[in-house]
Amino acid sequence: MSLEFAILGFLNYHPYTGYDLKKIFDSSVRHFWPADQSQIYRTLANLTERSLVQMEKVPQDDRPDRKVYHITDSGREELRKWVAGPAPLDEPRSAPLIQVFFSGILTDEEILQKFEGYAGIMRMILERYDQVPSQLGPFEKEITSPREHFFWLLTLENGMLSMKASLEWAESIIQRIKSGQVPQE
Amino acid sequence: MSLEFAILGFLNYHPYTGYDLKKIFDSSVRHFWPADQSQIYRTLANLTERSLVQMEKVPQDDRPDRKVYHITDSGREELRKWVAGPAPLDEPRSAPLIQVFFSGILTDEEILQKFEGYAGIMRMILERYDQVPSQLGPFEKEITSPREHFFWLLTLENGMLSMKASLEWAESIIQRIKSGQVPQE
DNA sequence: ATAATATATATGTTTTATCCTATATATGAG
DNA sequence: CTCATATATAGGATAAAACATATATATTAT
Repeated sequence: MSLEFAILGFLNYHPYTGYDLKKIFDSSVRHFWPADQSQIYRTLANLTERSLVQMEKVPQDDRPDRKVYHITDSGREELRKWVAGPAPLDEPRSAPLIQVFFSGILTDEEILQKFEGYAGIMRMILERYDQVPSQLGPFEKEITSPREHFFWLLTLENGMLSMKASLEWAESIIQRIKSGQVPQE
Repeated sequence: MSLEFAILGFLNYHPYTGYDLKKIFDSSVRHFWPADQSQIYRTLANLTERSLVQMEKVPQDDRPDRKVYHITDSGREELRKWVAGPAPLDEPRSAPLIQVFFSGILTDEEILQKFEGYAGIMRMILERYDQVPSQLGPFEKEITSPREHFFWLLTLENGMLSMKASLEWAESIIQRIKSGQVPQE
């Protein structure tokens, strides 16, 4: 599981609660690893069982007690081993590409609209990428040293470049449809 | 579920067995939607229950009876609705990017090796993309009309272009590491 | 006043996907 | 003669992820 290593990675920066982690995930790695709240809490419980993190209860009067999780030495070791280890292989899943694959059953007009839809979504995502580094989320406020920040930017860069490539792809297809280069049957 | 629409899409070309479908998946959409054998059989059972496909038993003497699945009218309708419908949003998950995100804990030398590893894998994948259209798999032998073939090529193109973008990204990072542009702490 | 949002955790259920194994037989390679 | 590969289906076990809901309180906005 990669989620558990992502959690260990963040706890290696600083101790956090599950609630903190959810916000941090959303403002930093969401673009390549979305995480569900319930999944984070369950993974924290699991990491605690395996002594890779330790829970510290911080009582509060007004709200539920905070459970602050600290990474342990063995947790740090596991994290290091995983990050330094071989690249986990990606099994990519893209539902939009399934639509593309079977869109031969649509009319060329429908296909054109479809790709214009894709291109629109991609342009929106690209715009959001441009804004990200300027809007300081919880992630930037709390944890990043220049070195950590640098690697975060690398992941943003990767997302942006891949998205740009896909947008150009969609645009070239729009051109091909308009100039009648799609085989009919 | 996108898998069920992919199956409907193939059965819309031609009736197939679960076994056929597994081979077809592996030789056509694997690069953006890998499918497990057991999952295909279970999904076929589920589609049958919902009357989107119909099973035809073809007895064989020597081997287990073939169960050939045919798409029904309502199955065709569902497929059309889904393919014509709005783009399903992609929630991308990339374990390698988690490694990148946290690789600040490694030495620059280790990071360099890591990215050279990534680049190597990507170059391999790109080479495979180049070979695909020439090696006729079960997919090309059995089902594609020029129109269907065209959309298949589009998905390959997308994979190739995204991979190329990521490779260039990795190579630019290698250069940055070599020229000491990675912040130290 | 009331509703929404933020803080904080937890669990039950379902879906999706992976892994492994079992059943049967035929063919071809070493 | 054995072992791998191909044909064909199926199900148990587990892991991963998504979806929904519950508890409790404080603050802010309408």
